[in-house]
Amino acid sequence: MPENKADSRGAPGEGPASKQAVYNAAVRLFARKGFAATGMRELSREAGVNLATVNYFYGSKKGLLKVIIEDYFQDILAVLTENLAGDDAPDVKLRRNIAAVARYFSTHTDKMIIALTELPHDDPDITEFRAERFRRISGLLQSSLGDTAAHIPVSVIGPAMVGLAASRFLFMPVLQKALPPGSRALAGVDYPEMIAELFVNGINGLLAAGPGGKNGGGND
Amino acid sequence: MPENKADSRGAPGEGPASKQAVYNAAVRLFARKGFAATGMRELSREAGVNLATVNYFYGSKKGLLKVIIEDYFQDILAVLTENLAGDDAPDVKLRRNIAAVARYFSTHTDKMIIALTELPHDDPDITEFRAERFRRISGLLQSSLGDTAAHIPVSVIGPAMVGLAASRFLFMPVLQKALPPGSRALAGVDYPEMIAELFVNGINGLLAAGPGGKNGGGND
DNA sequence: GTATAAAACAAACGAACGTTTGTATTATTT
DNA sequence: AAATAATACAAACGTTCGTTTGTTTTATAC
Repeated sequence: MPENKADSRGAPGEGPASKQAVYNAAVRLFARKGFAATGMRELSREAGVNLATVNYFYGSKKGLLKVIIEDYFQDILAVLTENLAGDDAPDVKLRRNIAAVARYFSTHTDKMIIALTELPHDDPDITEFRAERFRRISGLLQSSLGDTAAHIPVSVIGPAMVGLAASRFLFMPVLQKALPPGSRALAGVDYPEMIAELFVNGINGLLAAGPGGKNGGGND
Repeated sequence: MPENKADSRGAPGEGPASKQAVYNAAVRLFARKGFAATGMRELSREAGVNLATVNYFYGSKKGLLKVIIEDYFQDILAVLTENLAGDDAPDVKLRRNIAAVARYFSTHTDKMIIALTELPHDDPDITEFRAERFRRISGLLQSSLGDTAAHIPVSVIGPAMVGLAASRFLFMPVLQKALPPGSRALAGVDYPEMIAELFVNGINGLLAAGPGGKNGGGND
């Protein structure tokens, strides 16, 4: 009769194979069907483990979701930390950063979808550390983009960046169904570079138009 | 013993008060808690009607979701149709349009959140007409933005636009919790105008950089 | 080799789920 | 006034939910 293991993290590369299988199956299913619509039995079946194994490793279904979202934020924070460092000009860093975020989304689409589509999930546990992470991210942007962030709030830049980078992957199922197969629109486009260029051009345009305009500046 | 009323639309302003109450409660709850996490009993309680009333008017829980999403797409299509019409230059129309979309999101946030966060919801019924609507929207963009759309696929512009316009409202709960209350970042910013400017500047920058670049043009 | 802990499992728990049935009540029509 | 349709409701349907319990198997430590 083992004690509760709910506190152990379950990120990939840690713990026994079963634990990772549960994690991987959860990421896949939560992204495709949503957290609430995914049952524990389906999840354990997909992972090839016994039903009780899920709660044995993650304490509860909600605990599993929490681990995934925490994992996502840790990834994103690492991406931002890496790409916002250095002495380059703010717009260079911004371009590099948003491209990196978009690339991360393209390789970890499921995790991103979970973190994004479960945003309304206003469970106290999750809401709390999500806000905390957001504050750290904001601070990082604030200090790295001093010039830009002085005129456009990072609370605008941040979500805008994420929304822009994520939308294509969020819409992918719809796109694939709506467009004729083999459409040129879905291939041959370096999306990360494209939206990075778009975003930086857009921000620069805003700054040029009026740093003291009706949408006046303000660090949060 | 009445027949099934599942086919009747339930958009606001139609049918008896109870039906609208169900619709309104559903929009509110589905947006805040998600479709799958919202129970029929909670929904009927919130709407102030009997449990069986929901299925009486909408056939099933899924039917209710379908009506809401259909309603959303109809709204969006109306916004696009209105703002993409006329003989103005493509970038003028684009600016006007994205601002209008963002304004719609700010006044109908719940409907937008449902349509966006239930995107993975790959039920055949819903997936089908969602793809159909997306095709109509693509066609509208294609024919209205000839110049621009010739170099940047509308299948990129569309989702990017929506993602950019929606993100702020999607992140709003997190923002409100993460930022100190009374922060200037959440007020005094004309978000629709801001992102419209950003987006058009970004697109123009992309067009100027290289209409025949490595991200070569292509109508879908 | 025996003791201890970790991992995996089958079975069952009460609760909540979406839906259906049958019956009242209220409106509309003839 | 009688007949028909629309609306509203209580009660129950069978199913699935997330979780817990107790036991068995496998690994680690002494």
